[in-house]
Amino acid sequence: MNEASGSGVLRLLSGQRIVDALFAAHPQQMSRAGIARTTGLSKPTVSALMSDMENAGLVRVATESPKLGSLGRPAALYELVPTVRHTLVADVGATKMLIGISDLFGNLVTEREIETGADARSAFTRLIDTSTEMLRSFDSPPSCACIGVPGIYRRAQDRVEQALNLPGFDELAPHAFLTDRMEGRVHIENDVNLAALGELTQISADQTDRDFAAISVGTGIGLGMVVGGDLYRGGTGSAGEVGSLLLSLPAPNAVPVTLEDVASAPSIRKLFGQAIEDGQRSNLDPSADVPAIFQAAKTGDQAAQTVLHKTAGAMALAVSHLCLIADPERVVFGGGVGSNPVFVDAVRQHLEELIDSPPELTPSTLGRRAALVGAVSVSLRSMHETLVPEILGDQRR
Amino acid sequence: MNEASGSGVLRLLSGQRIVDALFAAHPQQMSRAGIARTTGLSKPTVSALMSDMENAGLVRVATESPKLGSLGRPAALYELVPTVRHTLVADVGATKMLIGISDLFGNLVTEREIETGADARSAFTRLIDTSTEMLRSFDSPPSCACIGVPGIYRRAQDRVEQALNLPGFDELAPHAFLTDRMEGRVHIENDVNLAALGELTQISADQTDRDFAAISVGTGIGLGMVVGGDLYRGGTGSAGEVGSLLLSLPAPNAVPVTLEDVASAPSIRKLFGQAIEDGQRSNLDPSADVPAIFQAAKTGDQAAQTVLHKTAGAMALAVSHLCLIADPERVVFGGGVGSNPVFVDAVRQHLEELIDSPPELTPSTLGRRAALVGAVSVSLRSMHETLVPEILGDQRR
DNA sequence: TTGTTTTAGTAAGGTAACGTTACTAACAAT
DNA sequence: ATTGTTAGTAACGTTACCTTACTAAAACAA
Repeated sequence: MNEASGSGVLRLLSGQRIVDALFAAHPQQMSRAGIARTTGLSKPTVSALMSDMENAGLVRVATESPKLGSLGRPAALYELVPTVRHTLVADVGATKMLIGISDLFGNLVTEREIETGADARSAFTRLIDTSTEMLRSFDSPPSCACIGVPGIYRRAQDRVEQALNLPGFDELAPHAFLTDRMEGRVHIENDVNLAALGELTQISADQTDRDFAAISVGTGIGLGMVVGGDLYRGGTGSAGEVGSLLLSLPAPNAVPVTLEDVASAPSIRKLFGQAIEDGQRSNLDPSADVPAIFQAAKTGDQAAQTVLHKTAGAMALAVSHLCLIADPERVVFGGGVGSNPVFVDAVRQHLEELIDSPPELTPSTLGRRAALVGAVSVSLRSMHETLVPEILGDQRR
Repeated sequence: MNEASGSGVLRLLSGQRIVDALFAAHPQQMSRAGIARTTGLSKPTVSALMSDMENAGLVRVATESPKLGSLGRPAALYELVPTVRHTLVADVGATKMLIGISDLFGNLVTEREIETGADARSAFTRLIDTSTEMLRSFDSPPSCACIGVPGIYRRAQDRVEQALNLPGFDELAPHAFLTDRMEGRVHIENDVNLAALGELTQISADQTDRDFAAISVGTGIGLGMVVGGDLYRGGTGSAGEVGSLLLSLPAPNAVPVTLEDVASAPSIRKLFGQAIEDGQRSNLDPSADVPAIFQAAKTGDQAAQTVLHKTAGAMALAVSHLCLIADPERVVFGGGVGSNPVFVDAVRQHLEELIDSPPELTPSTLGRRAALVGAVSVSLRSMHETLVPEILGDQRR
């Protein structure tokens, strides 16, 4: 009845150490003797476990000719088989949706972009349809899935809130919807949170920056935080709703001014139109788009400079709050507005006047794929947790 | 050469499970059969480990008469021995210093309050002197120590910064200083952080509120955050420096107004004096202290109400930022100003106008001892990590 | 060519720590 | 006194580890 502790635990621990070592060494291969050295396990133990893992298909002998030139018997070099597991990842945006399939190492072996559709339900239906088609060439179901959604995800209620750009989330329980229609564990996560995780893996593969924030500035403004290498979601899952940040205490009966009212893409264009109406000089059309406005600001356009000053100032104030409260080591700006270096430079300039020793501010390098990369990161972690028990546990039945 | 994995690990894991069960059951005692049931270990395993632990002095048979009235053979009830380990805790304040010694369960068996002294070095010297005296009645050195300091502690440099109320920290490496003069691991931590942890253990002994903030408002303003049950320190250790939070974007060449300029105890008194100078009605002396001002505000004093409105409004703005960024489930206010219910009520009122679904705001119940209680919590965790290996590891030599 | 050195891997044996089974111990209820 | 129930122990077998001692396969030197 028991068999809890003694029988398999130690074996799983040892197996995990071997797999960890192999992941750490990747893409280098390792001999069993080498694994024994780095893990501290004995050679016979390693050999026994490796043989089981090889039978289970998790590892294989590298076909490459064992590297010559070194002394002693040449080693049989082992490597993890990238295709033993795969995961489904997706980023559901307001108009487009990115879907990908990742292998054991997080490489996206397939990727597709489709229209989101009119509402949340149609988006998730299309997601299932397209992904099942994409998964047809694999002979096993995905180990897990991670889906980014454009709103706050409340785990407890399984609902997405404040997805202003994509209607229909009120009547959809995304986790239940997907779990009913596919195999494997399902993770739902806010897209900005995933983008933060994506940028983190981009910046430091070994994740040395462990306290880290990513601000996405586009139609709306969102903030994702990584704390100690893990996503931070807050008490109710709504951490990072930085778009609603008040720029100052509103006067009684006055309409409060939020960050989004000054620094989102639509607000920037509106401010630019107003600046020209107010008589400021400009060579641009009053309905110019944000990249054009920022470019003009760089080359001395008065109206554009006024707008950039206002926008970047407000964002710098918000970042100063973020720094004093959460003290991230680095802030990455993403989204249509945020990834613009002109914008980031302006924010940095303002921030330096507001606080001492500001963190590094950098524009995103991943662009639209940041959330997808973050989703891969979540999937990979989820996979790592179950991989060894699945491989070695089945061995014992 | 190896002996890493196989020999002791499983034994330690099992021992840890037993000890965890005993801690969870405390103050109830447990029979070996009961431990076997809750841990999933077999009865012989539990018996063997318990016998070792009893020899090591960690557990003992409760002297109480085994509870009668139940069926079957009466159990020998075991309990943890509270005195096997003890820890030193202290909260170094600007003028006073609290020192305590805690047992295995976090009960403070001794507690003393002494003067801090002129500077940091004298404070730490007194801390060592007094604590060694207090520890004389114990026959073993403390397992670890946790010391709260009134400033930002930078782990990497082993320095305390911004301890404005206690000079002399520039030339003191507190961790090295203490490690040189006492046995056991030493933890240095910001006092507001510890207060947050203290309030958390107060509110929920089982720590169900895992995302949690404590704001201390007194001479200065500080913020401590607990994320997922753990202290959050930020990238460089300076998270929570909320006193420097700007209330609005400063105009060019204007002096920026920070939260501390409006909501700290000295600022409140200054604002009150100014309000009277400006001709506002008041029954109070212009140099009244903060409790008097708040009390007067409650009973309709005009000048006092103006000040409270301004102070609480600024604090509410800061809390709104905190909520949008970090989304804590609860915020506890401590310190001379913060623990005043009049203040907390006023902040809550303002906050409800600023954001939807604000978190619970409550005044601190621990008062000045919050940081000490938090220090106990840190010590206990540190002790838990090493307890079982120490007890069972020695057995094998 | 032949031995020596070096490293990889395997076989055999011993040990730690677990669980299972089967027992005894001690009490309450009948 | 007998029966039932629960606590605890003894004996045994199993798992999975490490250690030691071996063989395998190559480079290198004589």
